Amino acid sequence: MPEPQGPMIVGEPSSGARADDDLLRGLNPPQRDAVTYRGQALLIVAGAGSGKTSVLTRRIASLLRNREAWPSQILAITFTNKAAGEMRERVQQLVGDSAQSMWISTFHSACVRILRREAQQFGFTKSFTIYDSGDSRALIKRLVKEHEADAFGLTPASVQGRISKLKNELADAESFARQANMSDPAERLFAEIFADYQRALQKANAFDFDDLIAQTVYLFRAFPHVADVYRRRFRHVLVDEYQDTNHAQYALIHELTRPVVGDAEPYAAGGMMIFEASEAPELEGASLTVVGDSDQSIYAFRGADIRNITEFERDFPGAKVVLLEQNYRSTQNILSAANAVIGHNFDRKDKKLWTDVGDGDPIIGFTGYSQHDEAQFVADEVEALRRKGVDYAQMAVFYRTNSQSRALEEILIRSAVPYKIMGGTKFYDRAEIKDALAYLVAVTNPADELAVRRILNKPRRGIGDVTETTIARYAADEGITFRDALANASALGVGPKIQHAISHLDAVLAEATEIMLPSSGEVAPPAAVTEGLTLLLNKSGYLDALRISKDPQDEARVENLDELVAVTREFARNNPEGTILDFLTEVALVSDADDLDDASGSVSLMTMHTAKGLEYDAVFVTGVEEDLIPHRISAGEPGGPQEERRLFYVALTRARKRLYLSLAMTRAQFGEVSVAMPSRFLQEIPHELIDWRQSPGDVNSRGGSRSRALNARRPGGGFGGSGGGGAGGSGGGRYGDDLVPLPRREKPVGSIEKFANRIPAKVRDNSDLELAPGDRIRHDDFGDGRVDMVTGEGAKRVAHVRFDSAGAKKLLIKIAPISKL
DNA sequence: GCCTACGGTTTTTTT
DNA sequence: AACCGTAGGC
Repeated sequence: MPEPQGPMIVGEPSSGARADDDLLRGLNPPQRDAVTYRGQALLIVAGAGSGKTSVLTRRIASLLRNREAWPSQILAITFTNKAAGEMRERVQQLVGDSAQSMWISTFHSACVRILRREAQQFGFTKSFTIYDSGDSRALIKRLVKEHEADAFGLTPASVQGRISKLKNELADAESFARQANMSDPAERLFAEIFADYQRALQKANAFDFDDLIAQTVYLFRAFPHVADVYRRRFRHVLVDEYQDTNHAQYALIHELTRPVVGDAEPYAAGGMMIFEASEAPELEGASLTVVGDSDQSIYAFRGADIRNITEFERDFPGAKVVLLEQNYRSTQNILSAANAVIGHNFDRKDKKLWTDVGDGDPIIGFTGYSQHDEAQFVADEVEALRRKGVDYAQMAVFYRTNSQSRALEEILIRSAVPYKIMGGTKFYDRAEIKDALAYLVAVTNPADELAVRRILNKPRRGIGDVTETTIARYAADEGITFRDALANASALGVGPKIQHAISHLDAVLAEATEIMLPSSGEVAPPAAVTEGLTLLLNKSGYLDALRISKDPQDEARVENLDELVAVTREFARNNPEGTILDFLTEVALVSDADDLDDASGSVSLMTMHTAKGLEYDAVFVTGVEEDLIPHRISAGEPGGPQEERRLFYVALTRARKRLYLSLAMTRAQFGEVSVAMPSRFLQEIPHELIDWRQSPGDVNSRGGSRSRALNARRPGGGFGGSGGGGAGGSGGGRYGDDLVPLPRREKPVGSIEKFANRIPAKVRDNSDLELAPGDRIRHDDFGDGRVDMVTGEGAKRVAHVRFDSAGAKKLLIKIAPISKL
């Protein structure tokens, strides 16, 4: 990491309270301020790459070293588990093992921890399930159907989105119903579904992602004595990526940093708590440190409120603000491009990143004819960098939408480039994994009807819709849970075969329960999760069904389940005290993107959103096209284009040394090929910063129908590795009307640079340049040469030039970087 | 109840 | 191109 790193102090701060001098070493003045300031509220405005993690970890270390805080009094919140893990590790390097007792976690994990402890205060049990968005969608889908709401234009997706938004604003079904226009049937229906959804969650003893935050806030507000426990405990609250907090998260922070007013009698049953204004607080609020950068706010779509950071000073009067503008990550070229792009957002505090490491390499641009062509460019450059000694792990490829990864993967596989997709289709999203987890949930949280229904007929047991409904009705009539109804199969009035199937499932679940949650009350051994899961998968017949199946994919499913079993073993090893609940919590909240370490040796592929907070020596930003970045859907939304620009800015600023921007002229979407336009953001970058290997102009000027020439040379399955080859080698001349041909991309043998063709996109305009055969010209890259002839008309005039050293080339006069001598 | 075929729909980003 | 839901045959 290029961040300033003082000498590491490893191990215990053995010699008692120590000055924090060593923590400040290598920091610039504002960074020092940020570490040493002591007060109620501190806002660190940290531009990309300005060393904020260093500052945050040293600030924590300094609090501990100076004995201003115990580890247990510190709560540090990040957005991803990965960021949390990284922070913990770095704090540990500074202060040693005492880092273990700090809460360094995401909003969601911290809330789960609190909720598991306090759930019984308000009608949940500690075994509650966490519904991911797929689970909640399944539930909402059922409700939408029940209410026949699709007739009013309510789709599961729109309902889910709205509910999520409302929860992020701390609105519940009741408060929504109060202010909604109930004369509109669609609104009324939505309000009913919202209320039903919430009831269903409560009944299932489950929280969705948004509830984890919102319900914690409710808990604190409804039970001040509970909140006080945490207020007393956490004396220093630090929040990273503050610009991406939503209202609920903001409220949570507020609740946590409130002064402790007094020893209100606990469990004041129904009584009002009255706090007299004159009464001095028993304990002042915890100190709050937030770190953020409004230019990197990219989560407005899920409720992040940029005002949380822009109005921090108003929210916390007397707050100190520290500005970090010096960048320790990227070269000046990269920063200049990023500054130029973000500068197009009006309505922002001007802030310019700078560095003293020098300009560095130019940004490389490339326009492919198709997404595969573009991908091939990426693969070739990756290999070229590798040969120059750059590790695969130090390269990353970004894209706007997950669907773009397909073409990249195809080509990378073909080119034998090792890669890893970060946070793509998640392991835990696979159907068989979700089934297995549903089995576990059915055991730990029998109230979770959704989970029990999910496994009811997996594997096939002959239990269909009709039987499922019968069970549900029986449960409702008897006033028991769906799960308990399974124990009375004989009372359901179904056929003997089905009866037997249900009883068998019930028995298997009961047996697993005995293993993982022994009725004797003793604590289950660490291996219980593994043992229980294995039992469930085997005795339920789930694995057998997959093994017998003829579907070739089912083999892979068995392997995935084996891996899940391995995960439980690993979990038991790492968490000797870990229970089945801890395991389920972890898999619900930990995403694949979090395990960064085993990306070693591979190129990382990820969306631009996932890229936030990461950095790489070389970064490829792909699909820099209109309708992709900025994405078409965001164009119409207020603030959409600006958020997209910030997203692009985030992508650019991930690069340390080399930045590649690429796009494709055509892109297959919906199975159809459509023509793509260069992104407007491309033109916001000063053109002298980009060195185009192949510019949009090059590709455009060939006239529509020839663009498959390149692909035609690349047969689908079978070019051997024999590389190089083919037509590409010797430049100019042989390509009919084609302009400077693309170099062969499969296995570049020689220097790619010799094919370089710098034509800035849409910036240069040589329309007025008159050239005639015999004229001497100078080209930015190819040097001097003589014009052989000029063909074409108007904007499409092409000069055929014989360069003194670079050979024959065809150049589109309008945009070629040439001048007459 | 299960399987297959067909047609409509789809792709924004994530804890 | 891939996924989902429905319809119709078994």
